[in-house]
Amino acid sequence: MTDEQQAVYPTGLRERKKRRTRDALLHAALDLFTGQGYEETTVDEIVDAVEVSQRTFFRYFASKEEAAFAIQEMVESHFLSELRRRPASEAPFEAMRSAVLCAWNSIGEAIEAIITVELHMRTYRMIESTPSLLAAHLRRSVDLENQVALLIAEREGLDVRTDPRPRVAVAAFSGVMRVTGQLWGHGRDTSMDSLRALTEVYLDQLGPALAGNWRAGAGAGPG
Amino acid sequence: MTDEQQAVYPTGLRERKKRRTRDALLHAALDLFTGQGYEETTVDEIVDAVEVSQRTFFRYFASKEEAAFAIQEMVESHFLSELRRRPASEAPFEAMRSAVLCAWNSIGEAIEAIITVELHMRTYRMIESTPSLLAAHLRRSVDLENQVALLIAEREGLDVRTDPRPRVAVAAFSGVMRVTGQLWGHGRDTSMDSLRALTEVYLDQLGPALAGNWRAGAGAGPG
DNA sequence: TGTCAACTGTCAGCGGCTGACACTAATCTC
DNA sequence: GAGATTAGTGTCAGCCGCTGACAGTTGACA
Repeated sequence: MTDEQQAVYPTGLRERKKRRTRDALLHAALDLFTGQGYEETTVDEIVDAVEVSQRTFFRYFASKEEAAFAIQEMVESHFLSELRRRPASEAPFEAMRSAVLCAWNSIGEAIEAIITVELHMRTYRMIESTPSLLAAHLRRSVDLENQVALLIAEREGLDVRTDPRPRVAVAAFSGVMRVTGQLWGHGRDTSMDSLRALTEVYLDQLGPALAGNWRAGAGAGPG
Repeated sequence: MTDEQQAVYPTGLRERKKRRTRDALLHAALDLFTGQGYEETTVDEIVDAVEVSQRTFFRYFASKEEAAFAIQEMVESHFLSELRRRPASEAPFEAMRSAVLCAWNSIGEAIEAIITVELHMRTYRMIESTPSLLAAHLRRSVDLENQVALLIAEREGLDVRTDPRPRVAVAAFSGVMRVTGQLWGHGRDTSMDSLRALTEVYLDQLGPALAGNWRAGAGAGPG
């Protein structure tokens, strides 16, 4: 815990300066991205706003894209640690479901330490609606899925390389999560609560959706 | 049918020349991509091989990336038309499953008209193993999924905007397909047959994977 | 206080991609 | 069949993301 604290509140002057520069760059970047569009924002504009050189930007962020995903990065690692914390009694799918909802409950203040939650929400929607960023987002999700599949396999005492179920379950879960995010991004209600509600509804639809006959009645499954 | 024929075998001299240039560019591009890597191949190298200007390349392909996906594009539209052809008696998931397998059976000759099936297989593996292309591939998949969800909803007489099941089913299906492709790409057996076999096994695991208790027996489901 | 290392700025350059414009050659018109 | 039309191409100049090299500056630490 002490290590994490130091990472968030560095001690030395140099470290604090570095952190300030990074935060300022990130804030300026996300502000410009969400304000005038990602593609329409040049790195030069970002560094002009912070009054550093372009070279400095690329020392903090490997790419313009990386800046766009800085917060998302935090959220994901948050989800992973929540998942690790789930009791072994929960079934795989149930554990993943609980972990996302818990992570969304607790990530708020961590975000607030850097930017605002509101800016993060706008950033998320921007990612979903910018083709090149959506692509990057999906690729990142694949990496995350691999980690989750490993975790699930471990929980269940299985080998991901031989048993298809961990990967398959994670793929299905994350597919539904993506659809949810997409719909939320297109919708009018931009609140965190609406995202959470949508998630619950859609995850609950997965079982019924895979069952054979849909005509028996919407949302009620085949029974 | 006549229109399609004309599209594949153009009549005029100008059209034939255009087609030759495009095919040559595509072949050179995929050859270089698979041979020395996508990122390591510059557009200049491609156009040098075909002896046209860089500007010409960008008139045929909106981007270097688009060239990498030219064949994939064909395969996808093939899948869509197979899906449209499935009888209404099939359940949604069953229809999608049949459509992929059918599409893979019949796409071979269409590919052979432009490049070789072997080059296409190598291209697919290159896409899977090149981060930026994997990202693009996933984004393209989302577009395809949206079309498929619309088709499925139409088959079942539902509205995608109100009923979550079409999107959820498609998301789960396509998630499993992606995992399959990923594993196939990492494996040793590069044949079409191995891809097909893997697909069948994994799709059949989806039901069991979502069921609660996995410890009852691997690969056999909860029953 | 001086040395070291970290951080930054400057500069030059590559590669993907685009707009503008002129040139060539296939097609159409009479 | 000659000329007008138009599609396709090459050339050139330039933007933007990104990188390597090198020098200057400024905290850290003895």
